[in-house]
Amino acid sequence: MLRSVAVETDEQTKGERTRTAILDQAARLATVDGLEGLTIGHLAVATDMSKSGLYAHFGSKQELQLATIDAARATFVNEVLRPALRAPKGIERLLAACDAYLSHIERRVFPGGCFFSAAAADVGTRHGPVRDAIATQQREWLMVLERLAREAIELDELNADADPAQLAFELKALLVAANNAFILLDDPTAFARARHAISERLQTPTPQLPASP
Amino acid sequence: MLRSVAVETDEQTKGERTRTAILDQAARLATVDGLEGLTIGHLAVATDMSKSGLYAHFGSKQELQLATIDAARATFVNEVLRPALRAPKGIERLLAACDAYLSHIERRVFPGGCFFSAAAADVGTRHGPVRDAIATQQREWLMVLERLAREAIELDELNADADPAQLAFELKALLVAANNAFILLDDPTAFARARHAISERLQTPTPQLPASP
DNA sequence: AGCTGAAAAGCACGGTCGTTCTATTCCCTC
DNA sequence: GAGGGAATAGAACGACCGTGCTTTTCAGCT
Repeated sequence: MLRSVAVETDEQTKGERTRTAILDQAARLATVDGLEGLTIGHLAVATDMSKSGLYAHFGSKQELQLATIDAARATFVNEVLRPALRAPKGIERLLAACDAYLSHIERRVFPGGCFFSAAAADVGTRHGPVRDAIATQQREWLMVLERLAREAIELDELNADADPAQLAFELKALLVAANNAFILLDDPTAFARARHAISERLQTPTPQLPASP
Repeated sequence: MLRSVAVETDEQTKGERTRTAILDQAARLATVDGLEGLTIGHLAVATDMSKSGLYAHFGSKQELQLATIDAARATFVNEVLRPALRAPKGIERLLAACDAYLSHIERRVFPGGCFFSAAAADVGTRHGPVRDAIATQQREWLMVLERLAREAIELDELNADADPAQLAFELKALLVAANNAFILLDDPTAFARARHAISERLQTPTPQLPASP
C-alpha cells in the first residue's frame, strides 16, 4: 500500500479512524472504571464493535492501556495546556493553567474527572510500563506548573524568594482536591475553594467568577 | 450457645478472631488492588483459607467491602485521630492531626498509602452503599479538621477571620497530595513539602522534625 | 470424653476476563 | 468491476470471578 507521507494532515485510513474513536472512548471509560478496570468486552460494547475486532488494534491489554494514556495525554494538552499558553507569560499564565484544569473537570471532558488523577490512584501501587507512563505524565504536569511559577517569579510577579517546586506542589494539591471533592462528594463548591486558595497563595485578589453560559 | 455479654473486652470466639484477621488483611490488600479490585480468591490465598470458608463470613462481596471499610476506619481512628487528640486543644492538635496522618502514610500502616484516598478514587464514580460509606468517612475526616481549625481560631491561635472549612479543605489537599506523590512517584520529600506548606498556611514556624525512634 | 453447633473446606455453577485462530466483510487500487 | 490486503466478526480456549450447596473438621460445653 502506497501512502503519501501525510505529515501534519488529518487524513486517516479507516483503521486509524476507528482506532482514534476506540481510544477516545477508552479514555472516557477509564475515568469511570479505572485504567485497570477498563475491560475489552465493555469497551467493545461501548464502541459497538466485536471484542476481537477491537482487540486486533492493540494486541494486548497493556498496549491498549498505553495507547489510552497517550490519547488522554493529547486531550489534556488540548484542553488544559494549550489554552493556558494563550495567556501572557507570568502569573496570568500560571493562573490560566490552574483555571483550565478546573474548567476541564467542571465541563466533564472526562466523565470521571481528571484522567491522570484517577489512573494514578489505581496503578500507583503496581509496577511496569503503565505505571511508569502515568508517573511520567504526572511529573511533567508538575514541572509545567513549576516552570510557569518560575517565570512569574522572574517577572517579579511573585515573591523573589518563593520556591517554584514548592508552589507547584501546593497548586497541584489544590487542583486534585477539587477534582476529588467534585467526583466523590458531588461538591461543586470545591472549585471555588480551590480558586480562592490559589488566589490567596499567589497573593492576588480572587478573580471574578466567569459568567455561566 | 451461652456467652457472657462481654462488652469492652477483647475475648473473641474463633469466628470473630478469623474475621478480624481477614478484614485486617482485606484493608491492606484493598490499598494495593483497590477496593473494587479486591478479590475473594486473592484474599483467601493471603489469609491461607479456602474461598468458601472465607466467603461464609460475609455472604456477599459487597458485605465484605463494607466490613473492610469499617475495619479501615477503626485503624484510621487508632493511628490518626486518637494520637492527635492527645495533643492540647488548639493549633497544636490541628498540627498533630496532620502529622499523624502523614506519619501513618510514612510508616506504611497500609502498604498502598491512605486507604480512603485510594478507595475514594476507585468507587467515587460508582453508586451504592460502598461509595456512600467512603464518602461519609471523607466528610467526617474533613469535619474533624474543620472542628480542630475552629477550636484553634476560638483560642486565638489562628486569624479570627479565617474560615475553618476553607482551611480544612486546604490541609486535606496537602495531605492527600503527599500521599499521592509518595505512592506514585516514590517521592518521600513530599512529606516535607506538605509539612512546610501546612506550617506556612497556619503561620507558625516549621516544626523540628521529630527524632526517629 | 462425648456431644453439638459453629467454622472451614470441597466442589460445582454460570459468567466474564484476556487472548488466539479462522473466516468473513469491507475499502482501496488497478 | 475485479482483486487483494486491511479491517472486522465469530467462535473457542483456559483462567478466574462471585456465589451457592454439601461435607468435613473443629472448638466449647457438660
